Amino acid sequence: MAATIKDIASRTGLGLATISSYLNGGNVREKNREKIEAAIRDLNFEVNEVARGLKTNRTHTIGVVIPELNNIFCAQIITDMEDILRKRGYATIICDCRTDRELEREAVDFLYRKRVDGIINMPVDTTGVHLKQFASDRKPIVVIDRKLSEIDCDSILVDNRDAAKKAVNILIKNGHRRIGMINGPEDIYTAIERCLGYEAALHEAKIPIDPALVVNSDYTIKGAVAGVESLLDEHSGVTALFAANYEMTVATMIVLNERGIRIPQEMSVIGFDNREFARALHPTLTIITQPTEAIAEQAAHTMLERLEHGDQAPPRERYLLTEVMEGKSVRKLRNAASEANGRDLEKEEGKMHSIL
Amino acid sequence: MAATIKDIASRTGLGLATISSYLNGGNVREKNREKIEAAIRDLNFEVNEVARGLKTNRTHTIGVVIPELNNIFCAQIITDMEDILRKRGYATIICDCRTDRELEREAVDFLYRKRVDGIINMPVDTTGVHLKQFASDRKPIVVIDRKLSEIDCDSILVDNRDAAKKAVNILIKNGHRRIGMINGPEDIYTAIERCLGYEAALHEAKIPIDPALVVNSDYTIKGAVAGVESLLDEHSGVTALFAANYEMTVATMIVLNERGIRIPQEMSVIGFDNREFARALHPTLTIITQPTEAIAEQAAHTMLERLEHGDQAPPRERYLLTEVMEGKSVRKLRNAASEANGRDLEKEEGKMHSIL
DNA sequence: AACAAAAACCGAAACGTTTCGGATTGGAGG
DNA sequence: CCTCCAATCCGAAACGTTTCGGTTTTTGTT
Repeated sequence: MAATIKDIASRTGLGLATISSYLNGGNVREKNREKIEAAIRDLNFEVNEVARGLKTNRTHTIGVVIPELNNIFCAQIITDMEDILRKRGYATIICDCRTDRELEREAVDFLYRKRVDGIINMPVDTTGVHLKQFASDRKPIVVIDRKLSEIDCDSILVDNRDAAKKAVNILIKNGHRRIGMINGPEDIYTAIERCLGYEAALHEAKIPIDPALVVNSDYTIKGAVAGVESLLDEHSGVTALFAANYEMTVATMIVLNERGIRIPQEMSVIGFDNREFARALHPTLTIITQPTEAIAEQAAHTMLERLEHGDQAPPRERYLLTEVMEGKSVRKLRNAASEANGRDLEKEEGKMHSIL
Repeated sequence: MAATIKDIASRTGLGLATISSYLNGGNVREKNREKIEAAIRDLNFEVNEVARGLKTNRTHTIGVVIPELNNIFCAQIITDMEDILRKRGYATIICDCRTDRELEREAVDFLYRKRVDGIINMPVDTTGVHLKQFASDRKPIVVIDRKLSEIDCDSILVDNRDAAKKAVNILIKNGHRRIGMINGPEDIYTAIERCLGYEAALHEAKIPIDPALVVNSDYTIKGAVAGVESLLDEHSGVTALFAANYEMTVATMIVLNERGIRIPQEMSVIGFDNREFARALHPTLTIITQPTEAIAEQAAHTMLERLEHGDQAPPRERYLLTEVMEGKSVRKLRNAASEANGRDLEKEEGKMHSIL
């Protein structure tokens, strides 16, 4: 049905190899180039990438395995990555593994069978066993957001320790001492780092660390709702909360909202990611934002580099920085020593509400 | 390197065709079946889908073209669709066309060259020209969310007219008469339908329609911010706003927030999609939600049906229904005739704030 | 004009499957 | 034990490319 290279060859009177060479950027006599181009136009020929893939062992396809497409951080990264890859002729196959190790393994196997040229993974598993087979084919792997202990590959990371430290420092500077943290699972790289940042900030401010103030949830709204609730129930002295990803930030707001706890009068809050969400809240939320565009760009380009220039350099780790976007969700406490419940000062700060 | 069917053949002493037949579910003598399975295990053979694809003209790959992956409605649908498709052995190639007709056309061409077996498209273009070539290969196309005028294919739609009507009816029932609508682009199917629903509700309530109260924005946060601002600037009598997708709902909240307009005392609001966002706001938002899971499920299954059972039935249109999720963002006006600015009644409703 | 070197061209084989039509086998019925 | 039919098996050809090694043509030099 569709025209093949043979049709082009016979129509132009040239050989198969010549056409192939032309298609792959080889040199062809001017006169022949014209003939070929005419034939291609006439028959509207398009090279069959599948056949080409069979010969070359390249599918021009990249597999992307992520925990949740439904997670705005992931979605944003993928959007930009896909854009870059497609412009360079690579298709992006998405696999959402629902934050499940087993599904993640299956997804990678699936991509292996599909013979993708490379895999970009924001891993759920912390070791990387699921990537072993793929790696043994010497096909490139780029890991984003989290580190893998047993796989040696490029990784694009965020300085999460610094991110958490910045957030907690803001709270400390405003006089908060009992700061709750809604964190991700204890065994996930980003959560560990963020916790370290939290602790470092407190430590530097000489504030004793109370491990009970850090709840480990699961980076989802549902899970974090339970986490926030238990934290509030068990530690009434908390004057500020720091939620360490977007979904948990939403969860924090939901719980405070449902309990009628006023921000910032009764509770100060710092969230994570999603500028628009922060702006849409009343009062606007102070958040830490991650450089999703840069992550996407770095991930896509290191993948392309490995793929197209057969880059053999040893794997690199790149760290990117977060930013603070200030809102009005942090209340300045009178003095650093005050651990009083915000309700005490309610009246004088109450006007903020109507002014806004 | 990797084992091929030939290796299996020679190792078992069977013929190529027999192995192939076994792999494709054909009958094989018990004794041979065991031999083959042993060989496959030993060599850990995996069929080369690329080679198979060359012969069969099927890639077991579905292309998905959407306006914005970064749009929660899209992301949610894709998550579920990808899940279903992958379970059936189909890979999903995502193409985000950034709500740009030209990029959409390029994306479809790209997928055509990649020889995907089918395309699922939430189209930007309203005619469907971009799909003509693909359609002429008699490969299945499923359109979601929007209708195409010149392509005859399955479509999974939402009853948008009903959705808007339900929203506006709630406002009317609460005594609102001057209701602003933040709508999508005038030439997009969903926006047209939602506008019709808006008008129908007003019409049935015998409320005169003021076309100036409907602003056509572009379904993005940024665009809608401008839209909401102009609406507020030019029509101070508006007592309620209805935002017709999630991004524009966020935009509405941002503007009201920045202007210090209180909800629902000074402005009632009904939004769209994203239950969690609605719950996280204070007060909680009343929204219309679309059945993203059902859309995904229907889209994936009709695609699979066409693909695997060579379904020749004429294209079907399916309509799904939306739901209302009630929040506290709609204020009950004293009487239906009152078009007074909410500020008048501020004091008596003010307490809601502190009670909550 | 002759020659060498460089550039362009070429067909056949190969990539790993499926499929076609025919050959072989096993087992039931006589 | 023979016959026959269905079930199973088989090799070769084909899918549309790329690549290898060798041949032809062009170009530049003298």
